Amino acid sequence: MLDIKVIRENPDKVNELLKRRNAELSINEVLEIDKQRREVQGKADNLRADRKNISQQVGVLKKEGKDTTEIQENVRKLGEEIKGLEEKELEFNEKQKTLLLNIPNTPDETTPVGHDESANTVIKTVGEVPQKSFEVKAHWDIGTELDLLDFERGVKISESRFTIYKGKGARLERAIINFFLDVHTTDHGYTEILPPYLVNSASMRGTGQLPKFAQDMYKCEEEDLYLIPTAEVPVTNIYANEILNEEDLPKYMAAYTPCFRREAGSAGKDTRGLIRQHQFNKVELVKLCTPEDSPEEHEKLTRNAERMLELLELPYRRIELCTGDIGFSAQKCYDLEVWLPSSECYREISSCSNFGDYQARRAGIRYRSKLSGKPEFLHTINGSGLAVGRTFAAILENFRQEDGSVLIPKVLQKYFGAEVIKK
RNA sequence: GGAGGAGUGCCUGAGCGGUUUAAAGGAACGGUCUUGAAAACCGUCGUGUGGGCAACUGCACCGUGAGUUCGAAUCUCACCUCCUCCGCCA
Repeated sequence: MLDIKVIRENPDKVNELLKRRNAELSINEVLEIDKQRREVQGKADNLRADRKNISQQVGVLKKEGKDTTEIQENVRKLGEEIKGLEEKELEFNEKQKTLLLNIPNTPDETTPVGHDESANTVIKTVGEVPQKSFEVKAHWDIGTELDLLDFERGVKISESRFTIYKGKGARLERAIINFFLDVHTTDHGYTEILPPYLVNSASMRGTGQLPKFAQDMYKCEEEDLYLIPTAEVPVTNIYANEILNEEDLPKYMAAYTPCFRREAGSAGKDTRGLIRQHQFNKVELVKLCTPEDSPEEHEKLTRNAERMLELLELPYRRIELCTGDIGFSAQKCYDLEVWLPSSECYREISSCSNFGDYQARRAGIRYRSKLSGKPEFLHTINGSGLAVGRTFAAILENFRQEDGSVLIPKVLQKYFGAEVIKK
């Protein structure tokens, strides 16, 4: 959520930044509502002050044994007037809140300006793209041949975009999860979190999934609960509506969770394989930090994610998303993309975003600033470290040998318990 | 699921219809003292939202939402959460 005070004081600046995302966006409507809202509030405040003073007088007069029926009747009428204004006040408040909740974050000044993904910039490319002398296969074929994945029966017991991992496949998935968690908690200083996989609507609003993206999520019919689309939601909201001490920052948290996404609107896209599933595993990195530290913490978090690809010896590149392509709540975002030989392209395997105070304001996550002594909204940062299913796919494709076996990356061998997967 | 009890500021905790402007203590911050620190003493100290260049000031907020009343932290109702006991259960 953007700060209404910032919008009020720098409307042109905010409008200009939002237009970098999308020319349609404007804060003019919310400014109009804000003006009306403040007007009503002023009137209501004055009347409430009157009522308070007169009611206090009633108390005094009654003690003196005087008759107050006429005054009481007048105050009762005043109360009715106040009630009318308060209804208006509430209406404007909610209208303003709704508008604000639907306005995306303003992009960071350093985010490259562009209309769509074609304007994203490649920051760096790491690792050699393997040149194979033999036939390259897609991970769904490799996984099926080696009896690691069962796509058909996954569909049978659920529906399309659900897959069963079995035997060595299930073991490899688990090995990747454990490897990621171990490195982040041991080498990178993150605290491991195992959060709930169902969260309420307030949490979804806090990180920005609601109200705009309700159709992307699975919702429980009977309760106010949603399946998490990413661990970002429960983990970021852990400190919702709290005031932390500045000494407790930064907070580094790492969480493995399954993620559930309806993928509404991606019908026909990546229908084969593990790339786009309704349920997938991910290890997510989340940081809470002061505004001063957030650019540096964002870079460090992205480096933490990149290190996973480097340790796994997977070729990748880092791109910076342009203003037209960054997520709704983000102000700056890097994507890490891993090389997938079968499709001869880089595919997203991690998305590392700095949200500034946008999520913190929505979720009410503050810290007491040493400098001002006042509670201030902190900054939130998160990124995948990494998407497990896509890592699985990348390993199968990049490490497949001519005889059809798949080598296990060195760092995973002790987790997996073998050096190679053969038929 | 059933029966009781409880939710007050950063924390503990008083207040249970009317100068409450939410007591008191702790923590925190500033100061005095000290070679330095501790202790002691003095002072500052809730959040949100308006008005004002500012000093300052209005209003709201006592789990959430409705209601009663001239007036609600205080009374009523519903809901949420936590605690105790019972039942069920991996």
